[in-house]
Amino acid sequence: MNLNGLNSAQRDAVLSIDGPILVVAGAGSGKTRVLTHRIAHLIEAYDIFPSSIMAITFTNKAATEMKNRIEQLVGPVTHQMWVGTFHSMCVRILRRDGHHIGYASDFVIYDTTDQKALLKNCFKALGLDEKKTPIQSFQYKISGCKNDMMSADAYETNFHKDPRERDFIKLYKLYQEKLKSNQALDFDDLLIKTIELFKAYPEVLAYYQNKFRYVHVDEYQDTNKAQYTLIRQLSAKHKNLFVVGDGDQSIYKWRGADIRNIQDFEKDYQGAKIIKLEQNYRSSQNILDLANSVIKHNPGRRDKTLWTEADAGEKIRYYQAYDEKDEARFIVNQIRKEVREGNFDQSDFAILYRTNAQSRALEDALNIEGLPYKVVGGLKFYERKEIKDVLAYFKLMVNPFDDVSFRRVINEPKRSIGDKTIEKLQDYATEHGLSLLRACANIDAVQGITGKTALAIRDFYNIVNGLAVRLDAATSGEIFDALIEQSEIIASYERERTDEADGRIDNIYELKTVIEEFEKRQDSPGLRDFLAETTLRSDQDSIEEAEQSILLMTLHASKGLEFPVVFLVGLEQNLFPSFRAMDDETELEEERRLCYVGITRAESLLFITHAKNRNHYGRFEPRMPSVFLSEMNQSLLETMGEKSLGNTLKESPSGTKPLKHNPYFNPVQSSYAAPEKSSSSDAFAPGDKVMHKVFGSGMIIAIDTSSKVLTIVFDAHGIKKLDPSIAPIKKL
DNA sequence: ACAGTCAATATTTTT
DNA sequence: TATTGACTGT
Ligand SMILES: Nc1ncnc2c1ncn2[C@@H]1O[C@H](COP(=O)(O)OP(=O)(O)OP(=O)(O)O)[C@@H](O)[C@H]1O
Repeated sequence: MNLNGLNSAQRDAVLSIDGPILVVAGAGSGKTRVLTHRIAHLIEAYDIFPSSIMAITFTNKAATEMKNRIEQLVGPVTHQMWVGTFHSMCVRILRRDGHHIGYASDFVIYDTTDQKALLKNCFKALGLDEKKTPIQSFQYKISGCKNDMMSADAYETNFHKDPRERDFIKLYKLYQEKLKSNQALDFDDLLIKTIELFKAYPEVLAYYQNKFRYVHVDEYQDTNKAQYTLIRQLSAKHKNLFVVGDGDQSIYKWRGADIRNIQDFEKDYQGAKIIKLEQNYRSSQNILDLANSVIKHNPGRRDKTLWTEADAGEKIRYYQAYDEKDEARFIVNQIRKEVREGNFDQSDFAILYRTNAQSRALEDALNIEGLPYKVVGGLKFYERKEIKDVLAYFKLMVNPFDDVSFRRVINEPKRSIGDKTIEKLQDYATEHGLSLLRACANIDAVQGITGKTALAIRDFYNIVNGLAVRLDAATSGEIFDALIEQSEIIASYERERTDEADGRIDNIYELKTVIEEFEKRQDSPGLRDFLAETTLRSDQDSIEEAEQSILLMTLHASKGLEFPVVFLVGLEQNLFPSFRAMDDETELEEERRLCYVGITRAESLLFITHAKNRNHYGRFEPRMPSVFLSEMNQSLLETMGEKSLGNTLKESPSGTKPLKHNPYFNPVQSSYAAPEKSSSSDAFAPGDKVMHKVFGSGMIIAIDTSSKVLTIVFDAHGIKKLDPSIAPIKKL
């Protein structure tokens, strides 16, 4: 294999074969490329069977891409290889071996919506009050427990003395019981149950340990405790573990990711080889410098070198918009300008934001100009109501124990079956140890359900059961058609005669196409696998390679991707960083890493924008510029829009200073909420509006505690750092 | 049982 | 803003 496409550090990594190996390096240094080459090299130079290689990626899209790249290097070898996300690997393992721990191979996966529905049933069964304790808080808590590998029993052992935990313990336990009896697993359970399986059945673990001589993990910095454990289990025998990552890009702490996994790799794995990559192949020097000027404000990180052969490149273009509409309009204009001048293609642009809600204004502006765009993420196709309904029918056919799906569709479309009827059915089912669907078979024996209602239930049962029987013989398309016809799902939407209903009908037909394509694509077609795949789809998976559109996505969704031109938008306090992170240092650090990730997605051109006002819940609110702006090296920024004076500013203060010395972060001192409060005193505070003799009006966004230098965003002259004892500034 | 209306109420990020 | 829950009348 040709290793010429690699620099010497990369080659060193690729040529490292045995033992634990960690590649740590900054963004765009070719970590993923190294991983890919290493696998190709194992096969070509060492004749390792593809079937003994496992590679874990962060998204399914990354998995597909990796397979393609490997095949480009060494031919069609990936068929027997296990390349996928943690979740899809676990599904595969549990389908095969889950029966040991009581899961048949037809188990279903619950997404967050299903999870919530199940929790709601548990709430009712336990008589808990949704108003006192929102379901969602328990949902997060259960997920948090699982990420930290705290089972319901373990939680009880630890906290049973605390009366405040009693409800939660009961709920957690019941929830797990119901998952089991429904033959369902939630996202976190896929990992947890696999670990449990391996613990309880060493011979099963041994099978996988022997099979996978070489284990690889991309984006290792965002693994959680469960994932860490799984990897440890799998690699324990051969100890050939190859992981790559970048601590500065860890952005999923809120989902249980533990940055220590990558930090402690050397300690955890005896004799680990650590390889650092320092050359960046993605971005211009200016972009790298800007990224570095931000991330260096995170304390306690090891400084990484990152250099590029590329030129300094264009300056970072900074624009302060009046509101989110103006921000969107600016972006659209810039895109049109760059395309018109022939600098870039429409597909070269990505707009990255902190929250999904921000896509709205951007979409409006793009629509006005008729520019093609694609929103990645947000409400997913498979999360739409009508799609989930159809899928719930399928789940129920595949797995008759799935009470959550049953409840979802028993009255969808309307069959005059309400809460009361379901309650009676549930009572009967519980009493006889049956699932709801099975209980329907004995509907005559159920107390209190008669006449029309009993008939409707029988009809429903016959539809689902009749189709379930045909599952093996018929194609998915045939099942689909039969379901649509018998259940009258589409017919009932047609009767509504609204645009919304028409849209839903289109989506359902679209789903049919997707299912049929899936069936063609797979060697072992099956609705079961289709259902799992749709549930485990990641946002990025919907990005097509040949996409001719401007891409819009959250910063999280942009992880691992790269674009010639990036717009990083909405750099405002309480938005980015998010308001929930404002009073917590570690959360703020994670936001800063997110900012670092966003900046480093850009190859040659980077725009940074924020708005002075923004509609939020329909309220027009004044916004304050993000603290991250004040952390950026101002000399790299070029202010767009109004005429700009030469930039004669000092370097940004170094990041070695702890954050708490920045008064902005002390909510007590922050006058953002009440800017007038401090107006009587002479002291400047963040949020104060000021007037400068030359630069005009602006707002203070940060104050350096030791030097008293102010960072001010001027309305017409960009961001400046000025010493108030020298500069002609007065408060307004 | 259900459709319609009104009010409250929430928004980070996602496999 | 847009969704969701509670309530009301049929
Ligand atoms: N030796 C090399 N020669 C030419 N191009 C390279 C080389 N190494 C990496 N690249 C290119 O640099 C870009 C970034 O590589 P890659 O995505 O593997 O980096 P990464 O470290 O995984 O980035 P991130 O941490 O941001 O996910 C890719 O376009 C890749 O093709």
